[in-house]
Amino acid sequence: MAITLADLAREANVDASTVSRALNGRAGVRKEIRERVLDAASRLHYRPNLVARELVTGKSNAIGLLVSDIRNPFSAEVARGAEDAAYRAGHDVVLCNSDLDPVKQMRYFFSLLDKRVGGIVMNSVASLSRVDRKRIASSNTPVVLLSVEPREHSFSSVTCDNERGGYLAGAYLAGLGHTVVAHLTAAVHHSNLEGRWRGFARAMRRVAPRRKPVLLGGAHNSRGGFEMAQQLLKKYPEVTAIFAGNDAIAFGTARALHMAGVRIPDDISLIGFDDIEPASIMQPSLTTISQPMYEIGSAAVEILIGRINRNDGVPEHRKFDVRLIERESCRELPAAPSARGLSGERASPAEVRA
Amino acid sequence: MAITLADLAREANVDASTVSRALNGRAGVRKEIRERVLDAASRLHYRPNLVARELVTGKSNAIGLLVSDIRNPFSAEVARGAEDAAYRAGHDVVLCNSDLDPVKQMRYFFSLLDKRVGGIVMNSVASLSRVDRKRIASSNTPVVLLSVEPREHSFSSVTCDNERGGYLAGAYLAGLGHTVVAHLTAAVHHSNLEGRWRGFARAMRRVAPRRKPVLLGGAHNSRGGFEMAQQLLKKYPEVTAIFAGNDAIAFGTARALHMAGVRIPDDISLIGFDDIEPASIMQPSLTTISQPMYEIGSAAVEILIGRINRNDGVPEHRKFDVRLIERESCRELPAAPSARGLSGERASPAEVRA
DNA sequence: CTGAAAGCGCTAACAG
DNA sequence: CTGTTAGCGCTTTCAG
Repeated sequence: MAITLADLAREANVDASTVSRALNGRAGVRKEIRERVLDAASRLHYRPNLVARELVTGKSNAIGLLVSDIRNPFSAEVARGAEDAAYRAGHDVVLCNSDLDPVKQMRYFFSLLDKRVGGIVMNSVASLSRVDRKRIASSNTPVVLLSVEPREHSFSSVTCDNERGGYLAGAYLAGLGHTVVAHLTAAVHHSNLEGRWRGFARAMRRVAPRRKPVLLGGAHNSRGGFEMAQQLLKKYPEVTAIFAGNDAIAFGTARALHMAGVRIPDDISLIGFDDIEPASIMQPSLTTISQPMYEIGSAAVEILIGRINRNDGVPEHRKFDVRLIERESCRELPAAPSARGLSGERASPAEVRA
Repeated sequence: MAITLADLAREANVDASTVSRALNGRAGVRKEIRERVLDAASRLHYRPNLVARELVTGKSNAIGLLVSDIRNPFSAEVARGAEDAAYRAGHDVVLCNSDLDPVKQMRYFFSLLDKRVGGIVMNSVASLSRVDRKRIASSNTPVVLLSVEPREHSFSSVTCDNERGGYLAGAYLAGLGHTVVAHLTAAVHHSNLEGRWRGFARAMRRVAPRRKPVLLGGAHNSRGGFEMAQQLLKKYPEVTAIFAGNDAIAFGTARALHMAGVRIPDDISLIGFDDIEPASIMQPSLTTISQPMYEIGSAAVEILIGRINRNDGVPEHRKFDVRLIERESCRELPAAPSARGLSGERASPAEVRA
C-alpha cells in the first residue's frame, strides 16, 4: 500500500539504512547518494511511517494535554498555545478531558504512557491520592503542571502569579474605598485559586485589619458563582464588592445580582480573574485580572520539549506576570456619612489598560 | 524498562503468542492458562506497548480532529463531544488547529496519516484546492466533515440544519414586523454560513418579496462583526434588524452598536446563530439559533469509528435539528405611521425556550 | 488449544 | 561512506 523505506532503497539502489541516514540528515552520506535518495523519495511521495520509527526509538512525537474541560475558555486558550508550540517543534498533542475526575485522570495518564508520549501537560495533580501522584512521578515521563503543587518536587510548573493577582484585585477594591468585601472561590483544594485568595486577603488586611473578607466556596464555574452570589446576598447584604476567583464565577455572580435587582457597579462592585473573552462582552464589561493563558500553554510545551530532549530529571518552574484590566464593573464607594479616614491610604490601580 | 509480552510469557510459562491471545480475549485459550496470564499481567502491572501493536495492525487507535481554532467556543464544544465519544470507544484524539489555512490543513492531514490515525474529523475542505481535496479523498482514510461540501461524495458529514436555522431567524424577525433587515456573514465560501443565508433570505422573501436583505461579508468572528456593523450603520441606517451568521459576529455587532449609541433591541434587533455560552451572559442576552454542538462532535466521531470498523467506503450524512432560543435582543417593530398590512402574516416564534 | 516463526517499517550498532 | 545484521514489542499465520 503505502511506500516504504525498502521501496526507496530499491529505487535508489542503496541499502535501507542508507536511505534512513539520508532522509534523517545524518552526517556521513555522500552528496550524490543523498540526492538520489531524496529524489526518489519525492518522486514516490514517500512518507515515513511514524509508528515504526516510534517503536524503535521508544518515543513518539506526541505530547499529552490533560485539561479539565476544553470548553472552559481558559483551557481552550492554553490548549491553543500548547498546540502552536508543539506544532513548531514537530510534535502533536493528544487532547484529554478529565473533568478533574481522579479516575479519568489516571486512566488518561496511563493510556498516554501506553502510546509512549514524550511528555504530558496537565492541569493539576491536587485531586489525586498520594500514591497516584507517586505513580505519575515515578513514570519517568516529564510532566508539566499548570498549577504549583508545593510538595511535588519532580514536576515542572507554569502558572501566573496568582498571589499577586489576588493582591492587585484587593488593592484595587481597597483603593476604591471598599472594605466590606467577599471572595467567591472553589470549595476544593485548588492551588491557583488559593494563591488568589491569599493575595486578596493580604491586600484587604492593609485597609481593614480586623475585618476579614467573607469567604465562600463552591463550584468554580458559572453555576457555582450564581449559587454563591445568591447565598452571599442573603447572608451578607452589607458587602459592597466581590472578588470572584475566576471570570466564570464572576459571570454567574453577575447573573444572580442582576436577577436580585442589585446593580453592578452601582450597588456592588465585581472583579474577576483570567480575562477570558466574554469578560469584555458582558454588560457592564468585567474588570478583571488578566493572565497570559496562551503563553502559559506554549511555555508549558516548550519546557516539556526541553526536558524531553535533555532527558534530565530537572524540573523547571515558570511564573507569569498578571495585570489588572480596568473595565466597568467596579466603582468607587461613595463616602459614607461616618468618615472612615482612609482617603490617604487608597492603593492606586496598578497597570491599567483600556 | 517497561515490562513486555515476553516478560509475561516467561512468567506464565507460555509462549508470547498465547499471552497475546489471552490478553486480547481471543477464543481458543484454555481457561486455566488465560487466568495464569491475566494474573501475571496484573501482578507485573503489564501495560501493552500500543506503538508496537499499531505497527503490526497498521492502524492506531487515534483519530485526528482538525478544527480552525479551539478557542472558538463552537470548536471547543464540538471537540468535547468528539473526545468523549472517542474515549468511550477507546480511541484518543489528536488536536490540530488549522486556522483554515490550506497549507497548515494539508500539513496536518498528512502528518496525521503518518501516524496512521484511524480517521479524521475536520471542519471543512472548502478552502482547499481541487487537487488537495482529491488527495484527501484518495488517502483511504475515513474523513467526516463538519460542513456539507456538495461535490465531495466520499466524505461523511455531520451538520445542523443551517438552512432551517436561517429560516427560523428570518421568520422570527418577520414575525416581529421587521422587513428592512441585514445579514452579516463570512466573505469566503463557507457552506454552513451559506445555508443560513439561504434560509434567511427565503423567510424574508415571504414578507418582503421585493426588498432583498442587505448582505455583508467579512471575517466570521467578533472583529468581523464589529467592522461589518460599523459599515452597516453608515451605509444602511434604515435597517431595523440584523441576523448575524454566528454568535461571534453578533458579539462584535453588539459592541459596534453600543459604541454608536444604538440600543439593542430598542433601535435594532439582533439575532445570532450557535448559542455559545456568552450569548446568555451578554447584556441584553442574545436571541439566537441553537445547534447541538456537543452532539455534532460526538456523532462525527461515532460515524468515523463506524466507518473505521466496517472498513467500507460508504459515507454517512447526519443533519441535526436547530431551534430558536428567544432571549432579549429582539423586539417587535413599533407600527409605522403608514400601515403595512402585515399583521396577519407574522410568523410565530417556533420552538422557544427560556 | 498452544508453540514456533515470520514480519510490520524503521533505526542503530558494527563491520567493511 | 555504505551495507549487513539485529531488533523494537507486538500480532498472526501455520504447524503441531
